[in-house]
Amino acid sequence: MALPDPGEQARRFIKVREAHRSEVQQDYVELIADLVAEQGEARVTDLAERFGVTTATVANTLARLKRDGLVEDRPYRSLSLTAAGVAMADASRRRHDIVIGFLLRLGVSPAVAELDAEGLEHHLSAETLRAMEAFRG
Amino acid sequence: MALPDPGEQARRFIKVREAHRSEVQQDYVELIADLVAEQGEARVTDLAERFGVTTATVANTLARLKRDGLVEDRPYRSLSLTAAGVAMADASRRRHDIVIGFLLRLGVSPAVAELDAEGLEHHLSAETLRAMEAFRG
DNA sequence: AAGCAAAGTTAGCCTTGGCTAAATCCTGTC
DNA sequence: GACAGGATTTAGCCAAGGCTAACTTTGCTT
Ligand SMILES: [Mn+2]
Ligand SMILES: [Mn+2]
Ligand SMILES: [Mn+2]
Ligand SMILES: [Mn+2]
Repeated sequence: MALPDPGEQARRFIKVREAHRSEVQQDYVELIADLVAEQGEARVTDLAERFGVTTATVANTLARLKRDGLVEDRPYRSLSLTAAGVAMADASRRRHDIVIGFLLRLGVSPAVAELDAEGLEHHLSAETLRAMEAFRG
Repeated sequence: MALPDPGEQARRFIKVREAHRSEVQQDYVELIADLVAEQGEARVTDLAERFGVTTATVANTLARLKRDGLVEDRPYRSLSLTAAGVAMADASRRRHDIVIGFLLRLGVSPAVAELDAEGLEHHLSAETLRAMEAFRG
């Protein structure tokens, strides 16, 4: 149970903090894309309800997504993604589905698979994601 | 590809946010316990080096751990855990080891297993953890 | 025993991502 | 075409978790 090299260990924690910085954006664009696909539009109230936060919080977060070029800036209009936002949404959705499928094949119940995937998905290297895809019950 | 029930979806995101609130504390007590076990003491500089942050950040975080009764409050002295801190460290270490073992059996390389486990471990339900323990290559 | 370097703390700042309350915009109904 | 109510934004607050710079304490070395 020897301790890891300090620099190596630091790189791991730095990676986790980096993942946390991008995960809100990933979940937002993914949900906006899903809502547009399923309902034709994505409204601030939908996001607030589905994230479990207030509409004020959604507005704050959307300001950052607009600042970062992921969401179109059209005040009071239905939300839509930029090309960069669509690309991020597609990648997030694909990764999300890989994780869900893997957990189900591992024998986890659907409800728990959906629950854990929402956090898990942001902390997977490409290598681990490939291993999850390759895994068959 | 139907959208989940709004309340259900909100509960998932709320769970992720809850996990994020406790994960820094879990990683701190785990590392303090590891350092004490391996080196006889845990110093602020060790934590800063291994987390990849400044000693000022460590001092801030430790103030919260002391406030929450996980770390002994003895300014300028080597760090030690309270009973609650030791309990949290043991649980965190055990869970961390389960995740590492699982990723290795899944075929992930040791370096990537260690990397991904550091973030992953905070987003696993008891059921998923059991499935990971039960999984054999 | 003094002094200096390292360790630790404190002060003050920032961003993210929460909140409530208040203002503003939009829309359907009459 | 007014206007009420719903949707959205804005203002102002907070805690967590980062940072740098300055200060204090400790402990080693001579
Ligand atoms: Mn997610
Ligand atoms: Mn997702
Ligand atoms: Mn961790
Ligand atoms: Mn996380």
